[in-house]
Amino acid sequence: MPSIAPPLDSPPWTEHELAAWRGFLQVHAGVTQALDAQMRAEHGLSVSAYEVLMFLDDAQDHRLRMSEIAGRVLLSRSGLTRMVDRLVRLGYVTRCAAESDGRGLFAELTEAGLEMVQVARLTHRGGVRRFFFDRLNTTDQLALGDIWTRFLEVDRP
Amino acid sequence: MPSIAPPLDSPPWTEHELAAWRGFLQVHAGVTQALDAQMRAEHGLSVSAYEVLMFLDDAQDHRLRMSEIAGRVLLSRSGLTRMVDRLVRLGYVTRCAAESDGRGLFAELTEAGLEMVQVARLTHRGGVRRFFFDRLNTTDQLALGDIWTRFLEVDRP
DNA sequence: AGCATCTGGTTGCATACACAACTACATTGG
DNA sequence: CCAATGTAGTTGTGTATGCAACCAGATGCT
Repeated sequence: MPSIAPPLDSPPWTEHELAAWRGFLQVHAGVTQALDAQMRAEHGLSVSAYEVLMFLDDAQDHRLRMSEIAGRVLLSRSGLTRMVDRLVRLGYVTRCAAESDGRGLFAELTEAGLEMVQVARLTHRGGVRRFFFDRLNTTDQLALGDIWTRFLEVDRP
Repeated sequence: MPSIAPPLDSPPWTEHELAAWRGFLQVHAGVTQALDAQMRAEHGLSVSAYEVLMFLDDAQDHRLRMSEIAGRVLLSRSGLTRMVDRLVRLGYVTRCAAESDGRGLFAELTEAGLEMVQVARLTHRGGVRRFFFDRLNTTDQLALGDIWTRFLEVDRP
């Protein structure tokens, strides 16, 4: 994060800048909202909750340290604690102590969680396809992937 | 919003699809977070609050009906009520009745609100430039504007 | 060993938001 | 003209989230 500089000059946007920025915000809002509504309607899960289950599913033995998850999902540590609370209450996840580190906790998928994440994954994929990719032609998809990759490259040293 | 279809088939993502989607989410999260932090640090305003002030500033006589604002900002009507409450408490906005419609209310910028929005606008512009545009070359900016415009065209008949 | 410090995770508190119910005014149809 | 219905905005309630304070276990320094 760059340090805060004084707003010396800030010329108004050009036409295409406005389209690039406002469009970005609008598309994001629309797609994430549609996706979230669909996930809630079909599985009673927020996208955040789904992502936690998904990362667990992808992990070795379907288990991850709390801090590992928090790093991947866009969620603070306290937020993750409560999210996992909810998933435990729903029966999709259990907590278990890490044998090597007395402080650490694993979150681990239950049988029910495993089944849930498998169907939810299909819904989620379908949603992203319908709400996002189906509105982009192949050229646009390639261009976007390329643009974001270069955009984010700056952050990782 | 299209009706919910059964997730018949949902093939996993290709490499570039993943980059286009994940990158989109990551860039959005990063930019909006940086922007929000900057606006809070320099003016004590969330980006949502700033946007309300900005729309008022742009409007005729610096006043708008509540529902007008709610439509432009991404905020529910109740959310807007409380946001305007806050702005009134901060002294940037006043409420006044609409003469033609006994139900309606206008939110109107105060002198202080006018001054605030003028400096906040510079900060915001600078932030969007620094956190977003400075990381995109001109070609990318044009491409993005074009992509979003076509993406959103479907929605408006 | 023993104290200071660090790290992983949870809890208390405050904030921000949406949905649904509600109030007050407007509009429309008989 | 007045009842039914519609519309603008607010309030009650619940949920999601972050920050800061906290606890417990680990690590490091002397």
